[in-house]
Amino acid sequence: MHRQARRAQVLRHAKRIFARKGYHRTNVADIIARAGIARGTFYLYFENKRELFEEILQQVVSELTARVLRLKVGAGEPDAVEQLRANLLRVVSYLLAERELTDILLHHSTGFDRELDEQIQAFYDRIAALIQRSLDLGVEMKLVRGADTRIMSYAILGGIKEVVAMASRRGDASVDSVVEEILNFGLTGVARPELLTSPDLGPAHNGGNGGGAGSFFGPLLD
Amino acid sequence: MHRQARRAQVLRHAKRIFARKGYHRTNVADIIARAGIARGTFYLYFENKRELFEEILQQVVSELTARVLRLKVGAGEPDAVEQLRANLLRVVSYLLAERELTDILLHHSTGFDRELDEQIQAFYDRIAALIQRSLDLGVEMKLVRGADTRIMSYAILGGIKEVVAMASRRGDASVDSVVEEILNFGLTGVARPELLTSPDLGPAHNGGNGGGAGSFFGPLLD
Amino acid sequence: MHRQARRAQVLRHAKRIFARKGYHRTNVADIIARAGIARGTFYLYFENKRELFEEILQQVVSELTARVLRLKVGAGEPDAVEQLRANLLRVVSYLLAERELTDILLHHSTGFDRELDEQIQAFYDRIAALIQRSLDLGVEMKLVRGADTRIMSYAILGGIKEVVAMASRRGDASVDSVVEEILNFGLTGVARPELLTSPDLGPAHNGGNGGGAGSFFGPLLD
Amino acid sequence: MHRQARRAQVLRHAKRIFARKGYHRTNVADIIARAGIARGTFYLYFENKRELFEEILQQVVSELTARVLRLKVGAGEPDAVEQLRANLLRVVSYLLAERELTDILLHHSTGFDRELDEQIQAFYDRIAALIQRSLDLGVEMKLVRGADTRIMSYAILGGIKEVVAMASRRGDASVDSVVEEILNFGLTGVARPELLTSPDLGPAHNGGNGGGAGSFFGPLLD
DNA sequence: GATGAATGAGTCTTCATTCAT
DNA sequence: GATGAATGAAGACTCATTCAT
Repeated sequence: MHRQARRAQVLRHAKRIFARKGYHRTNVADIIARAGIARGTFYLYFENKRELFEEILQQVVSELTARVLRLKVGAGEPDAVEQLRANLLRVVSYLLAERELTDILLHHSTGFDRELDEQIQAFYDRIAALIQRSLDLGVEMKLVRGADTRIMSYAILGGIKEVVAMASRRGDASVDSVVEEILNFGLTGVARPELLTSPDLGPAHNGGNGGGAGSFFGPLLD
Repeated sequence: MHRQARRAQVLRHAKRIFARKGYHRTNVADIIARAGIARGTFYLYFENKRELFEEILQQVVSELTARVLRLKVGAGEPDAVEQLRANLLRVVSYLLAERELTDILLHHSTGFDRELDEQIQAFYDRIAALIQRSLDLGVEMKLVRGADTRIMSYAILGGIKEVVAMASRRGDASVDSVVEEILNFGLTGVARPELLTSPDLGPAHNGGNGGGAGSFFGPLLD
Repeated sequence: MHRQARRAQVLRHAKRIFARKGYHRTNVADIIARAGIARGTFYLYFENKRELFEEILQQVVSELTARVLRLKVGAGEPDAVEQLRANLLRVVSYLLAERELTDILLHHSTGFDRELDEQIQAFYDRIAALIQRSLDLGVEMKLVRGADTRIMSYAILGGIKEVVAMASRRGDASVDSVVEEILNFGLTGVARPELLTSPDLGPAHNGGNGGGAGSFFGPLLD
Repeated sequence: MHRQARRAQVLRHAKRIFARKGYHRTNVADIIARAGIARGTFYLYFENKRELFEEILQQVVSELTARVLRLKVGAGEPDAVEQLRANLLRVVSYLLAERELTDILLHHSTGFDRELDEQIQAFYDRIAALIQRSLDLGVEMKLVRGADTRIMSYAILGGIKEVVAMASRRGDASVDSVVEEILNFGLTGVARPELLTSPDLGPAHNGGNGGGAGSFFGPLLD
């Protein structure tokens, strides 16, 4: 078997096991048993267990990075929201399709190795930075309200991670609905939009029975 | 030294180490060295390493659970948003104050033990359920737009986790600003509120230059 | 509580546990828990676990030694068999009454400590020597056939041990029947006595149907 | 080295050490040091220390079981005593040749593990049952006196064990003499055969000078 | 290339014993 | 005398990695 084919074979089996049992509970013995190769053979193709894991992780990271495109502004470019939606769609559909990889990335991804941990963190930071850029752009375009876009971007990232993790865990939830909900939520939050700009509702009406829409959201919008 | 004092001492040191190195890279030797006790002493107070870790985790989980109160609706109750803010404030200030515990909960919290993993997941699910209840309540009160509140609740939870993790990592960011940003983001999303209800902007204007506010958010609000 | 009373209390509980679990599986923790004393108190009364065990063992050994009397020959002395029977009766009734001690002596009595093992062996050797003396006496008196009385004595000792062990294990079997069987067996073996001296049966008739009594036992009695 | 060879090598060394020091005082370190292998290698061939010991024990048990044949009755079959003698010869010569194994079986064989203890007891019970069958057969054939053959069989078993143990310990004593003595003793006991059937001696003469043959054995033969 | 036997550092855990209070 | 917290040596077992065949 040729080098790449062999590597692929081992990677394929390893993914499953890592996803199921996590990094530490997975032994080389598990992997070679599944892959049907000898102990020594494993080390012919991978420096060590950690490198194998890293490679799997790298794969997801690359895939995902490739699926997140910078928003383009300008005549002839699609609607910004469309671009966002397309990004999300690509990312979420990959994540939900490659359940095993997703699980590895979302759950078993910390505490092995300082270096590896940092790589994963760096990946997320990169994603957050992309999101932040989009937000900053939106602010410039007066589409996005002024706010701490760094915090916002992590909130968005975290929301995506958690929703995808949940969807992956439960197995239900279509990619489309997940994407739409994330998008809606990210853009508009939970409030009914009508309530957000009513001229007659504001901080002034704050007290009272606590049920007025204005007193609910008003103060948040400075 | 008396039982409770000794336990506390060991717990205190263990927290630090677990937070710094994670569960697997921390060994009993590390803990006893830090705590300045003998090997046997450790096992006098804790069944084993796992049990110690579990206890630390349980502590955070209890603390947090106690800090999240159900929203109360009715005359004489504070504004719902105020209640949300208070919850967030209690949670976030605890998390940012107890940095070590936070790190343990947010990062090193998976892949030890199926049982332990499940406990943590159950905790998050409980929190998500609380959030969802509040959202459902909001929907009923016509304050929250109709949507899949389960997904929403996980998005909110994820947002909080990620922002707190980031804030904890970076060390900057005041509790107040973190809370306000999360609250704003959760309630209103990223969009400028004015854009959300303009009567003359809607799905119809979807195509085109991709820059119009309506074409940006309109389609999301069906 | 006075020294001797305390010792006795601990010894009493320890016996039970040693009998049930053997020396190695019994911990000091078990003993003090049962005896209701503190860890340190244990070491106030016994040098260590081994010494405690040794003391228990010594107790049995002394009791048994006292119950085995030398056969006395001479006018006015009871029948030799009666003396044997009386010895056996005293020994066996003690062993079956003190089931726990018996179990310790018979089962858990080797492999701790070279020294302890040797003490036990020495005890058995002493018993065997006593038996051998009786046999030698019997030979002198022409009551016992000439043979290797050392081997004989160990055979008898072993027989007693095994039968008592079995009786102790099963719980049935009266002391009397055990004693009678041992005695009968020791003195006469298994053969029907008539067969042993019939003049017309002997080695000569050896071949044939393999069932003749002479051909069965004859050759043994040269 | 190939699997079977390595196992055999480890078993060989382990036997010696177990025999010398007993189960508990023998540790894995001893065994691997003797066998000249690394710690991990040990666990490549044996699940754990207990399993290794069990295997050694099993080996003796199997060997011995194979050496004890059921007595066959019928025309053309060898004399029953000859068959007994052959059984004993096979068993005793194995036990005295494999001194180490014998020591393990006879001395260090209790108190590890309830399960292991029970296996050993079961083995002895099996042997006792075999002996009892032979005795019952003898009774039927009117060669063996009526008696409690279960007790008898344990007495015989115990006799063999103790004599072999002694012979193994002392190192003197030929297999042949051991076998003959056991056989003689088992069949005829210690009494001079002439004394057993003299018509003029019986219970009636019980008292007296304690030296008369009849008063010695008579009462035993009811 | 492939194999799988061998390695040994690393960890956890137990438990008899000591000693300050 | 009594206590029980503290000790640490001892021992079992794991598993990633190496290397001779």
